[in-house]
Amino acid sequence: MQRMTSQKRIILDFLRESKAHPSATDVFLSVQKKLPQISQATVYRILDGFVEDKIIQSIAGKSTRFDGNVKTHQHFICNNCDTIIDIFDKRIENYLNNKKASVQNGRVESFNVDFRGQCAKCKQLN
Amino acid sequence: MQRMTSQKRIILDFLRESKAHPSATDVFLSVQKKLPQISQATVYRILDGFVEDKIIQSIAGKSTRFDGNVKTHQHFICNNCDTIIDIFDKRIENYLNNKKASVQNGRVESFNVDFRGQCAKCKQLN
DNA sequence: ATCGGTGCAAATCCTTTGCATTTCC
DNA sequence: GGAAATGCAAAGGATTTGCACCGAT
Repeated sequence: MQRMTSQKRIILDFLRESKAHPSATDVFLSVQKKLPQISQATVYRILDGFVEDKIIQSIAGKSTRFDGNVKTHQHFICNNCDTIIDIFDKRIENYLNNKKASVQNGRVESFNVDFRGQCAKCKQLN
Repeated sequence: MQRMTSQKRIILDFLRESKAHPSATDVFLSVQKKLPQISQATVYRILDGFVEDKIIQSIAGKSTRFDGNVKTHQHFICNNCDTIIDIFDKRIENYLNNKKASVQNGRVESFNVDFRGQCAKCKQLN
């Protein structure tokens, strides 16, 4: 990721504004409105580059989701509708930061916490 | 998952004995030795069923991995070689169990913690 | 005997890659 | 101008699905 392009700028803006934790296809569909000729391949390449450069983060799951907020936080993922909601819990962060020290002689670089269940909306419907 | 079959029995035995956190293909290749005619589709269906019944758990990542141990524990995932190592930290478990109570009015059913970095082997090679 | 489970092959979804063309610095 | 990034189309890999047959209860 050495050169700035309109594609990158628009994708990054979109991710920073979104709280929906979009998938690659969500990003593609949204960016397509501003850049009709953009291709999925470009979106994937840009997203991968941003993740590698730690400008955004990816959330593993059935399909990968992306988050423009790289400050440490946690996620709640709805098992029913796949909505992802941010959780900010400093104590979890502080606690796990202290755990990073040693895992079987390896080097721990990051940690990830997510909760799963039913979101408020889906809970109501059941 | 109502009927017990040799396929299910063999897959479950394999997962309970393995500490490698195998992928669906790993399971397929291993089970194929005992049941040469088994198909990938069957493996996927059985694994999905086991996860749904909470007999095993799945670990999200580039490709899904499976774990025959459903007792709460954490994972360390090597960014370099994809090895997954179990971590048993009661304090993390206890701490997060208390967090489950309320997330934005939803219902939290489970949580997941994983650490990432370089495992001992890969750390040496760099 | 029933109907859930399996095998097979095709389909689908997500993601990556090769290559010619465009665009940033 | 030259390397890096993009678009397109094709390939790849993982997972799912339709359907006929098989086998556990």
